[in-house]
Amino acid sequence: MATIIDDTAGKERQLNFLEEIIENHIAETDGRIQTRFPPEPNGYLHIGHAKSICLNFGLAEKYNGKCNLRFDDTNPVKEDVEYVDSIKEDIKWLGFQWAGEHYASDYFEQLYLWAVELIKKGLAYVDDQSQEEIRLSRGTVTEPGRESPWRNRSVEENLDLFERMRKGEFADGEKVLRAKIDMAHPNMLLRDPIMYRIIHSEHHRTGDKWCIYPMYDYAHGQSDSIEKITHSICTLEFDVHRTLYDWFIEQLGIFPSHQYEFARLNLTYTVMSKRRLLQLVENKIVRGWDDPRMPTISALRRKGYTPASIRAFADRVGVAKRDNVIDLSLLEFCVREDLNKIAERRMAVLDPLKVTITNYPEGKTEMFTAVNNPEDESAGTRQIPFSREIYIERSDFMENPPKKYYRLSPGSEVRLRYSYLIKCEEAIKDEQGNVIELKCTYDPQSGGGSSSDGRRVKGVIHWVSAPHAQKAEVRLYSNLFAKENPNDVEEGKTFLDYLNPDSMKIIEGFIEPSLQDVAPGSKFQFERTGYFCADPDSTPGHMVFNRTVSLKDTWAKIADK
RNA sequence: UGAGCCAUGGUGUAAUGGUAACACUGCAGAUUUUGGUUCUGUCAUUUUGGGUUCGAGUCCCGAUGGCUCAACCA
Repeated sequence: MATIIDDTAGKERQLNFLEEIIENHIAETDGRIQTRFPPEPNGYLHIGHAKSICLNFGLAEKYNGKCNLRFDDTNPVKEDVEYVDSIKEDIKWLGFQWAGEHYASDYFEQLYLWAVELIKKGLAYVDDQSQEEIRLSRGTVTEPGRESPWRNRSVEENLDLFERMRKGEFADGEKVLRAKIDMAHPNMLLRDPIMYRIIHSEHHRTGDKWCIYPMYDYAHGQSDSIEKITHSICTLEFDVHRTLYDWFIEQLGIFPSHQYEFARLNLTYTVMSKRRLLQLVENKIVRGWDDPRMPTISALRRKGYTPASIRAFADRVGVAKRDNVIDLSLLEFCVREDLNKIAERRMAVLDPLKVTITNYPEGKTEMFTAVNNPEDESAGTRQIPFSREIYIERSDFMENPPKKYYRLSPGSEVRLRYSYLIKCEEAIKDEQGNVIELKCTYDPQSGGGSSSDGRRVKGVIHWVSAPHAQKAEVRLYSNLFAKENPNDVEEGKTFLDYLNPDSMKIIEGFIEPSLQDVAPGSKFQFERTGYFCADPDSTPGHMVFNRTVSLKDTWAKIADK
């Protein structure tokens, strides 16, 4: 029977396949567990990386092991410290701390020495063929490749040439170092894979010390081995690399790290490939890597997602080996679940309609007490001002309401949240027939609590006092793509053809006074509307809020029918 | 079409030869000064054909379907 364990939610759960592998490993060895998260510093981390981070750090944590952060920086032309910094920031924000901070570039000398060793064993050779020639002679998935004319150079010559490659005697592309394996191998990766190529380019950490750089396949496994990684966890597409990974380690006789693969995360209405995300940024389709419509960690942070919500999401999607596309609604569920518990409630009117309460004294202001968070008594209460003129949501009034509409309509009565019962007496229209203002009366006996005669109304709406309201910019986001799977591109189209033209709507709304000048990153529930997060674009006196996610809206569904 | 990986409700994940379950979504209802939250109920699942077995989602064989691999990217 499988072991039952506790997950972060404290609920019982069966082991996933990686946990089973690890528990078997623990049973058969000294039980030391060491994982690593190995990003290439060539872009920003996204929600898919978050899954990998939660797995690697989470597994280490659970089994009293350690998890390293290792930058796979073997290609100087693509990498930059800017990315190193953002990656570190994102991991810390998610709440994880790495045991060691390493760089593949730290191992360049050792990797070089090992390459010399392989040359001496007759397992590597310098190839003078051009990139084109090498490509052509590799064969195809159904035909074997051809051996290079340089494949059988002497060990001495290979040693000499490789040393001169390092010294910079050759131009980019002139020579490569290849492993001598099998040009007819059914796995293309083993047809004499390239170990080193010449790149005369400044590296963000080693500067111009090196002009030969190891390829991923030659660097990754050995880096794992150097760090004594016990479980090298990566995504499915590296499955075919595992044989090579093992080959180098075995030929070198070094610490045997092992690679295990899981299915990467895909989300509906989302693209996740670095190439496509870069295109969105470069074509200015979004405002940057942290545009809240992006799936990057920095974008989710800016949009108002919490680390806890992302970790809960990673927990819930599970881990397995089959391709998957997760419903975006699960991510949204996770953030609502967390924010519902922690976000204080406020009132904000996003699409204002003015209401004048005709029997309320002009110039009078009174304060009502509002609960900050009904889910958390310790959040306390606050005072909100009420006056003769208020704003309500345009969608909270209908002249000819359908059945089951229990908001405001001519003659109907609703409660203003935390305040009075009001009754709609008249709708004022402009020349085009648009309702521009409502004249209402209030029941003076109904303030805050229930009405004097005990009557109850079904409708409760939010509002802000007009003279006290502050204007704020509110950015309403929806899916960046209109197609459920924008990665599934039809003939003659590109993924950009599936963009949702209304993915961002910027509006001016009115916020209650307590929302003025809150710190960027502050999270609130605007009652009956959604969760919102103050954006760093806010300036004194001019708040900007991002909608993290809307509240579930059962009425919208009914009204749609 | 060579090699490898994978196949369970709409979407994910579990069931480790013995009653196919959990979450999200959908739907219905109760509670509610948020049409939120919470609670209750409910629809819906083993790709296919053989075989082994008292018994198969699970093991074996064959189909079918999906994904990955022919960068001097990672």
